[in-house]
Amino acid sequence: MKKYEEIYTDIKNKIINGDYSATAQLPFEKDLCEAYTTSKMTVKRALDLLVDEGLIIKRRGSGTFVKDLSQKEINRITQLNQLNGFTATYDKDGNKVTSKILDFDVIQADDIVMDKLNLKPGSFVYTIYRLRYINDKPVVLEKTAMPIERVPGLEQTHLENSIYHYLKEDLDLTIQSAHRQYTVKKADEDEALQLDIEKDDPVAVTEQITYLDTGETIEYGITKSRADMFIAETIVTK
Amino acid sequence: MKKYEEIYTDIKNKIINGDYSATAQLPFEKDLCEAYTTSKMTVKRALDLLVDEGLIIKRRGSGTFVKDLSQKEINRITQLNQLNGFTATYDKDGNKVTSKILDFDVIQADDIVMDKLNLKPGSFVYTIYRLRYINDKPVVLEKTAMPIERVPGLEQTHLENSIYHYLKEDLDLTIQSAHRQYTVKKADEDEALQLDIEKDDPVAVTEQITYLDTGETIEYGITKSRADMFIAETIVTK
DNA sequence: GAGTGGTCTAGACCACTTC
DNA sequence: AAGTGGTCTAGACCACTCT
Repeated sequence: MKKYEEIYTDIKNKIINGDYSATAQLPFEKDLCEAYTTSKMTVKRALDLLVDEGLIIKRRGSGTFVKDLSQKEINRITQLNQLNGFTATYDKDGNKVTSKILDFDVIQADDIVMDKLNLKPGSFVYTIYRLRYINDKPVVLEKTAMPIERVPGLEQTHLENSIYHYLKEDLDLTIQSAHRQYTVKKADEDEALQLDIEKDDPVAVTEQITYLDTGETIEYGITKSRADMFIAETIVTK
Repeated sequence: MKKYEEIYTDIKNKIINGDYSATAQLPFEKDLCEAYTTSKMTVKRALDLLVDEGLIIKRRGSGTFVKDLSQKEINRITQLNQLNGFTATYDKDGNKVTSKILDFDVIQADDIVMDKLNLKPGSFVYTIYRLRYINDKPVVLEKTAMPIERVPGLEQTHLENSIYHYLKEDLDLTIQSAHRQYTVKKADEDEALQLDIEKDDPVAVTEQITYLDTGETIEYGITKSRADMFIAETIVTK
């Protein structure tokens, strides 16, 4: 493990365990350099990770402090795992994650998809329409478009499980980032039927563009989530 | 301006202007060091900002590339301004931002507020219940709790405008970060009445804990937004 | 004035990709 | 083998806070 990761992990654990408690002052960077026998830039980097993660704050001239976090908030932060597909997100706690494929086609990208995925006119995309279940309960209705030339050999069996798994393990593609927008709307008749809710019940709409570590777009997706199963979290730092 | 900020801004502008277009390769770090007559760490820092912002990706052994972003996506990203209060967020484009104060009290924090703000039992908090308008249209219903000892002298007049402005200009307090959760629900009767929608219409619920640059909590808020006026955005990087 | 974190350097060495 | 970005150093100097 890299040195700055070791320092980051060590201090993070001390915060979680309460060795550094809420509002406590951390040792000065100078002293951390000695303690970990390392240079200032490396300590700074480790601390900056903790700032981004929302656990500590730094004040020039004063020092570095643990934020005034409740135990619940600490737990929430340390369990935030980002940038996972649906399966990886919900598969953890022994949940049963399944899918029903409602549609699977190859079509020419329409204007919206072309724009979102930055494709050339006439480009073909897979369109995948799936209903995702957690423990046999329908939770998310998902419409996804993927450029066919970037996802060769995609088949029905991959859709029944995790597409992300196929991208990673079989095609050796790496997801680098996702740009997401959340909005809210009333369920239309189809959405209500699929998600087993009433028409006009609230649904959360997540629109997502996903990028590979090559910079290429790989996926444009719109998901409709049952209100009672939706939550999104974010930490915003100045 | 700091050197890494200059480099960051310069390259960002070149991406926005199309001098570096989608999927284009940026000059190597080595060359950027020469071009800006600076050291590697400084160039790296500037580029890492652009990675976090979602504009570029870097691959060791290969180089640095502009993401395959549509023009719309570039615009969206470059206009993302985070960590603002309601007023600053909507005041920009010449919108008229106003508030109706529905309730303003000082009470002992209940268990939830005590926990969220990490307060001691018996602590007193302001509770502020406001309806926020944009161009005279009710948009957000907001319930906020703030510890009284951290916000001395808060008065009704401050609530009618921007509390954040009072914190910053009068109390010289600086917001450092906010931890947010988004969920979705049906409007109850009161929410429907206030937001001028129907009962059971969808509303977006934003729960937020706000921290000062001292690490102290300053605000716990729950806002209910009209579905047609709600949008949240985030960029997730590996 | 003393001490904090922030910026920046010039260079060494490492991990990875590409040829 | 050559070239990329990643990590790390030892130290200089700066900006800010507190006394």
